[in-house]
Amino acid sequence: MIDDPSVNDELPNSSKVVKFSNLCNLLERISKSQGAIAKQKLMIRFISDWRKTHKEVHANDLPTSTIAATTTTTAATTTAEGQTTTSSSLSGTSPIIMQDSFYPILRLLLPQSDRERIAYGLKESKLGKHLVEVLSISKDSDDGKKLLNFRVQKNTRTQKGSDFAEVAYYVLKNRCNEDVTMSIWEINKILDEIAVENGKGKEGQKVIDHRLTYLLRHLSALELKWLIRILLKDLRVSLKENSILECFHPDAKDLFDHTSNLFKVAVYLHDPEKRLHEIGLSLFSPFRPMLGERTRADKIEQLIRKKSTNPTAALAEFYIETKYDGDRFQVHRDKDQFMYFSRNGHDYTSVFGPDANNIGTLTPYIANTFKIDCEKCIIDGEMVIYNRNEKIIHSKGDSFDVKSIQANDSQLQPCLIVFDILMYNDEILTNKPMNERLQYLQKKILEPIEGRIIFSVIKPGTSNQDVINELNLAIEERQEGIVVKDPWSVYKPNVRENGGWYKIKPDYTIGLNDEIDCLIVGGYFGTGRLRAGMLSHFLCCAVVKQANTTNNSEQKNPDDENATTSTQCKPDVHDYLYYTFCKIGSGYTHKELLDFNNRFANKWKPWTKKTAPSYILCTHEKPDVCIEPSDSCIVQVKATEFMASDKYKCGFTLRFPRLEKFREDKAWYECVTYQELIDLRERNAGKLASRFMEHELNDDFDLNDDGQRTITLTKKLQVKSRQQAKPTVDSRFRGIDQQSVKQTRHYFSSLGFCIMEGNTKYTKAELEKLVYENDGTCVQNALAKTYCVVTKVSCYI
DNA sequence: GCTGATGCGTC
DNA sequence: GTCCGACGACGCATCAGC
DNA sequence: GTCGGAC
Repeated sequence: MIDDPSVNDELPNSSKVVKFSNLCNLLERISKSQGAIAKQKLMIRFISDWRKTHKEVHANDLPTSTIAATTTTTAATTTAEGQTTTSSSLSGTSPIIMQDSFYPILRLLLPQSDRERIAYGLKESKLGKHLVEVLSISKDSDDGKKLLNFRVQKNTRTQKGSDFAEVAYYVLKNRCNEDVTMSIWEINKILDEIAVENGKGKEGQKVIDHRLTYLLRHLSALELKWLIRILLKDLRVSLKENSILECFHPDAKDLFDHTSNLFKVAVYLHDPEKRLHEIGLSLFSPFRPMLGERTRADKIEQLIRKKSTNPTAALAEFYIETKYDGDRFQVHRDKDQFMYFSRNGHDYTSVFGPDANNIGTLTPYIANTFKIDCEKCIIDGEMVIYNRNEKIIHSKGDSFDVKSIQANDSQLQPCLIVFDILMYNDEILTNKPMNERLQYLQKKILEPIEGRIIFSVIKPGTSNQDVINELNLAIEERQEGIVVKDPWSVYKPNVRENGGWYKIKPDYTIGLNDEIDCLIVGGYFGTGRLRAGMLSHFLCCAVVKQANTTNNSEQKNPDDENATTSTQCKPDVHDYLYYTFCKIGSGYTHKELLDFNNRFANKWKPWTKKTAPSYILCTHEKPDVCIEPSDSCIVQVKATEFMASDKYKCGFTLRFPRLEKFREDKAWYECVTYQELIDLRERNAGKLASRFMEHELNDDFDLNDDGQRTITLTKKLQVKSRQQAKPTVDSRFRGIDQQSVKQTRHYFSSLGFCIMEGNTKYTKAELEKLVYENDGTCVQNALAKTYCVVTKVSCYI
């Protein structure tokens, strides 16, 4: 839909001259070369050759005036309403380039970034079935199995890496005609047809079958390998968007970040010598949003001081906002016309509404709230779900999809939380500092409407202490975290590091989250260079004690040293049922994975309906292979929160799970119990951040009359107990109510501490001593009841 | 009409 | 420090088979 | 979203 110049078949076109095999040869060479520099050199050379070819193709062209008239209209951007807005920078562009640019090749090089061709509906599984069918391969033959189950098949001598395209290549090698090829132009045409027919029912599938068959007959095995990778939208050459765009033109990345439009990149930057003097956003063209850099609450002062462009720079000053848990959206508006783009530049205008008069779940309610002298604007924010009965904002963790709320839903509605403005009338604001942009937001553009469009609440801060307070407040309110922004930062599309925006979650600070010891009961075969041919990710469970078994329960007492050594009361596998709970696929090193695979090499059995152990209880999620629980090992898992799920027997699972530690020190039966998970989930209202961050240690230690250092508890943030959490709906699914953040004050007499690490001033042992001296207690692993976890803080100079 | 498989887009 | 690939969760859409 | 590996 975007800027598609309906290419005139009659005109000379370089993509008809350049063969697809040329491109495949390039990709083959790039994939075999090592290092980004070498890869990019090959790419640059290819592009340079292409530019020469382009010149030759158009050497004998007629004067451009004759075709200019027909091409200007196709250059316009068509919005969802059919209204057209011509981009200003297009005026000087040669019609020849409009008709014939690097675009046809560029979109094959960056299949993930091509927004013109919508989804093919083809991935490994469907492609495998197509290949087996078209080539008349038996499903039970070696080749058939490889194609239909490419992950599970072990590596053969000839076959490195187990990615689908590579497997397909070896199957196709002896079955393809090698004397044929197609042009880039033809390939694109067929890919267009496949994309268009996807989702059009049986007739569409027939057309897709037909096109795939055609490709199989007219391409070599090598070309098919690359075609498959293009269809899968993953070239696997270790060059992605930025690296490839960089090869095309020095301004390409910047232009793409501002427009998300490969066609514009190819056309405007055709001439490698010509620089774009100013690259800005344009209305109704999605830009890549600015992102937050991960950091910890106790590092903010240091970061702001070091990196801020604040001209006065004396003090660290910054903004603190809630990190809303929704979907990032940018809204482009020209008077009564609206467009909505997601983080990756997908157009959801049809969902939220193009204007006030059409069906839409947001625009009709906000169209009239914009102030009269604001004609055009682009705003950036988080789209969340507002529940108008409960007057709360739902978290994404509550498992709703804001993009699919119905216009007539009785209580749920989308609400945009606006936190930035990038265009005001004809003024582009990206180069203005955050504090100036906020002025536009707050004064000039719109009146907020509760539950429809509101402003993110911004609190000023100057110290780590302020940030820690806000993080603790966020933990208390069961929010995802906070965002800190440098008031002097300018808006940089697609920038995460060093941009001046910081995201802070409890997970990033060691010890604030409860972690879970679960038991591995299943494994899955991995993919890719490092993980193919081995078990790379795992199915984990919680246990349920069976009442009618003989073993006593002593073994679950962690204080009982004898429990693990006593052979007499060792539990039996059948003492428990094993409830599947979550899958884990990251958090360990490659070496740890190899060790794990070696250690348990002989223990795995294929998971089939018939052979699956009756005591491992699954629902929808089933592993490739399974292991006897008593042969398996405990893993300590970290995550942000619980989520309801019907994939696992537990009925809930973890959001953002990762392995923290292989617990070699724990016996299999020390696995978390299902009941413990239920209790934890209840107690923490669904979250895993259950403790608060300690304040600045330097400030909190004083000397008392005896010359002893004491902890000044009065300076600490006081904690609201779990039971006093605001009653709302079901506490587990409670959303957040930004407007009513309250802080109650209670004093605790006896507090539990967990000292994770020391800092420059005090060692871990010294800190623990201090706690004991002051009537506190210490634990080495933070429990839910632990009052506070101390980590390394105040480490700036 | 329901269910499972498969794909796509979000986090 | 930056880029890349391999993984986690969901809801929803589509389609095949019962 | 998270994470580890390669450069």
